[in-house]
Amino acid sequence: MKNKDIIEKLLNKRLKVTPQRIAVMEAIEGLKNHPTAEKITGFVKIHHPNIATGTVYKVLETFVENKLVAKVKTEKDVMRYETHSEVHHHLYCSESDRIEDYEDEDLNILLKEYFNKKKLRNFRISDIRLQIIGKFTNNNSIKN
Amino acid sequence: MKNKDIIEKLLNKRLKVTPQRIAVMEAIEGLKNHPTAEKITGFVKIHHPNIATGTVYKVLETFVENKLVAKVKTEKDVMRYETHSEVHHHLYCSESDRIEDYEDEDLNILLKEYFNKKKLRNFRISDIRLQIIGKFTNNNSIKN
DNA sequence: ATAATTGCAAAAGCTTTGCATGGCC
DNA sequence: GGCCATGCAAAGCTTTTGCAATTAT
Repeated sequence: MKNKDIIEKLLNKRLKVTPQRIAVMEAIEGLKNHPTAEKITGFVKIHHPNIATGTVYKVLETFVENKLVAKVKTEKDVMRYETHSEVHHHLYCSESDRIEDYEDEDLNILLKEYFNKKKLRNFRISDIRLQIIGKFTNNNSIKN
Repeated sequence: MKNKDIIEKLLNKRLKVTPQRIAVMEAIEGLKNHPTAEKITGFVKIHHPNIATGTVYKVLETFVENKLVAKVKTEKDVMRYETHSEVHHHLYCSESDRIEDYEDEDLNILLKEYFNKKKLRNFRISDIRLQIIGKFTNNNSIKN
C-alpha cells in the first residue's frame, strides 16, 4: 500500500524502482522532524544492513533533483530532508533541533499580495519560505 | 576609523581585542555576498598569512555567540556569515550562490500583524525570516 | 541488451579539538 | 599575573567520488 505509493512516485518521475530507493523514501517518511542524512542512513541500515552509505547519499541527491524530497535549511550546519509537498514554512526551536511545518493559506495569500504590490526590481520570485524561530511551550503539535 | 568601530564592538561585548578578531571582522565586512567560512579564512590569510585557520573558526564561533555576526542558512549545505544587524530577510538566487539582504519595514509590520492575529499555540515567536528564492534579472542591487 | 544503479572503500572537504605558547587586561 | 586567545597539527565527521559488479526496464 504505502510501498505502492512510493513506487508510483518513482515511476512518475521516470526513475527506476530499486529496493534502495524505496528504503530511503520509507526512512524519510518514517522518521519525523526532518531527519538529517545521517539519521536516514541509520534508519536504512537497520532495515537493510546491506545498503551502502554512499548509495543513500546518491539516492537523496536523485530525490532532491527530482523534487521528491526537499532540503531544509537549519540554523546549524546540518542539512535536513523532508518529503516534498505543498508550499509550507517552518517553525524552528531555538533551544533544540526540533523543526515543524507551518502551513497557512492566509499567510501565503498575504505574502503574494505584498510582493505583487512591492514589485522587486531585478528579481523574479519563484518561492518564499518563512523561518519562524522561537520556543515550543509544550510537546504538542502547533496545529490548531 | 573602521578599525576603531570594530574595537568598540568588541569592547561592548567585553571581548578581548586581538589582531585576529579584527582581521576576521574586516574580512566579513570586506567580503560581500555573505561569505563562507572558507572565503573568510582565505581573505584573512591574504592579509595576515600567520593567522591560523582554526583560529578563524574559533573567532567566528565567538562572534556568533556574541551576536556580532550571524549565520545565514542556504539551500546548499555551506554555512555563510554576515555582520549582525537589523532584522532582515534574504533573497537567494536559485541559479548561483548570490545572496542579498532584503529589508522592508512594511513587510515586518505585515508579518507582525499576521502573527498577532493568528496566535500560534504552543509556540512563542522570537524571530521571523523570509527566504525569498528566485532569479536575479541583472547584476544590480535589488534596492529601489 | 544496455543504460542506470549499487556497493565498497578511499579520498575529499570542512570544521573541531587539544595543548603548549603567547598576548591582552 | 592570570586568564583568555592563538597556532599548529592531528583527528573527526559528513559527504563525495570512482569503478567494477549488479540490476531494472
